[in-house]
Amino acid sequence: MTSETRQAHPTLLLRFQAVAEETRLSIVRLLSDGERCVCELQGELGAAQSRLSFHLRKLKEAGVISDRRQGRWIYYRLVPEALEEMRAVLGELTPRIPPERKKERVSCCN
Amino acid sequence: MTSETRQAHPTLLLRFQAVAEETRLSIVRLLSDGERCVCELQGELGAAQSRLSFHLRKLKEAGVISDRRQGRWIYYRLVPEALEEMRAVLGELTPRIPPERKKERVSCCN
DNA sequence: TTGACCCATCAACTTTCGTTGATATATAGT
DNA sequence: ACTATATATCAACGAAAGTTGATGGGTCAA
Repeated sequence: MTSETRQAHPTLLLRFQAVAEETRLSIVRLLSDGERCVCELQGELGAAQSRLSFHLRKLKEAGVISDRRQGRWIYYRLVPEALEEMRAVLGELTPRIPPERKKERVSCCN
Repeated sequence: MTSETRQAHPTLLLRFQAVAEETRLSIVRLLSDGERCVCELQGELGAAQSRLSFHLRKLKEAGVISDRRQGRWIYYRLVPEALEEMRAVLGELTPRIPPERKKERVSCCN
């Protein structure tokens, strides 16, 4: 059996959680047009370094961004596959036409 | 100017927040193959009625689901447009090719 | 109209999450 | 070796989010 209860692999939830926060969504937006180091983000977002570090970690743990070191800077960039995966899931979730329901019912469940 | 700082309209964040929770993601999954009343979800998720009501509210406030009453039951269903919107945004966010960066730098920001 | 059923709301509590300031680590230049 | 810069980590706090149990409001059938 390939799928039974359709349980989400746990990282998917992590990804949505990662993006579902204002600062982090802003970070993702900025990174969408190219990588940034932390201090650049600091300037562009007007956020404390410690705060950014916290959010970057969340995004990284969720696999939404990755980092590379270059000298004393660490550049963060988006991971396209992660975003694509989220899109794909949202696509599968989109209801397949039949949202209406039959009428006759006396009792519901228990 | 059509876009300057590219500020997300506030409901987008709400939508991501709505989906970024385990119970609610499960609800969305279930609703993806047809509407459900609360007591059905109760059975399928093994969650307390009060709890479901809470999460359904969040999803509804975010525009991810809608409800209709039929007798004593209230049926919840997905709102395809909302999911599509999230997909669209994720699509726009996907990096447009140039993730690499020049090297020469002495100081970063301040 | 009474009672059973389905659901929303509320208050109290617990847990999780984000922020802040301080400290630690790593790299580069002098 | 020392210093400055860039970033991560930690502890303490406050705020927000989720849970639970109780109550109340509709709806239907008898």
